[in-house]
Amino acid sequence: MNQKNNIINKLRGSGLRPTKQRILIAKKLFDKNKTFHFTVETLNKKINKNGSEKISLATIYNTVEAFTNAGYLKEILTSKNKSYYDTNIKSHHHFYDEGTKELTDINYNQVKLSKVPNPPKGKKIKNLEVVIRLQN
Amino acid sequence: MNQKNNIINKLRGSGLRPTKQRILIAKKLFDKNKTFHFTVETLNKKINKNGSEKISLATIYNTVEAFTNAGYLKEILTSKNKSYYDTNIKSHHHFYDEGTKELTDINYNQVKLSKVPNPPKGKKIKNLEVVIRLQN
DNA sequence: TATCTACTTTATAATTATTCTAAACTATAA
DNA sequence: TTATAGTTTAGAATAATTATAAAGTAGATA
Repeated sequence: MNQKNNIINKLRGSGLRPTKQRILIAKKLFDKNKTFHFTVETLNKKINKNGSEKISLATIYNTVEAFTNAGYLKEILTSKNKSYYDTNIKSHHHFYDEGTKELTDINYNQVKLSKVPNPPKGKKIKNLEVVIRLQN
Repeated sequence: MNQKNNIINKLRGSGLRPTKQRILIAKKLFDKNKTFHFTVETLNKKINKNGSEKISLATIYNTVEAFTNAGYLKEILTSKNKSYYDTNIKSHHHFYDEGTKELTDINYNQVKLSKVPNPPKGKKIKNLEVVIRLQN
């Protein structure tokens, strides 16, 4: 019950009404000890597999967008024509395996930059992501 | 004429028949002194604007894919659901402006990494790309 | 040079991912 | 308790890409 209240507070804190659907989706996304990557397609399967509860695909799209805007999720940079999301919102880096097309996390402190360019004037650096492309 | 022969040789060297369409597309992409980013949509407009020559959209898709596989183009990592390509195939880095959603190149030697993780066993590092996200 | 064949182009249909629409539903403020 | 603004939903619409299959062509070979 405590985790449910945590979710409700989290949602309220971002001006999102804690609806049944948002709470259920938040549970699937944030009640793990591990962060993970997903697409709307895989999230939809995870939620709607056991015939009991049904959340419409449009709601899943809406919710993922709302959670991303609220900063609960991060969109991943890829070269695919489909959106990938990461429940790990901390700055971190990725390996991208060109063979298997898999993306795995690299801990932030495993990469260090010793030189970084100045941002264009009027802009600030928000964060810095390194993608290491792998081949066999 | 020489640049046309260069293109023809380049194509032949990758086992691609130098068809009229491929040569024309290659000219639009590689006969500049500057590299640039594009999508199939923008490339299609550039090619088919002046009513004279027409290349079908399917051919543009096929050709961009063939050129990418041949290593003449590089797909850009983004968080959009559309493919972006770069005529700059050298390892380099990008600024990504979250406001304007624009992607601009950073010269390779403007970024230096002092620590990089070991690749998973059986894999080699092919290259390393840094994306610097900007905000106002 | 003529002919054959595998590769290529093309228009169009099909598919996939996402967004839009508008009606029904619901959290919450008054 | 009620009003209302926010939310969900099924289904339609759109956008990007891929598939299909017929017509065209580059290049090898006779």
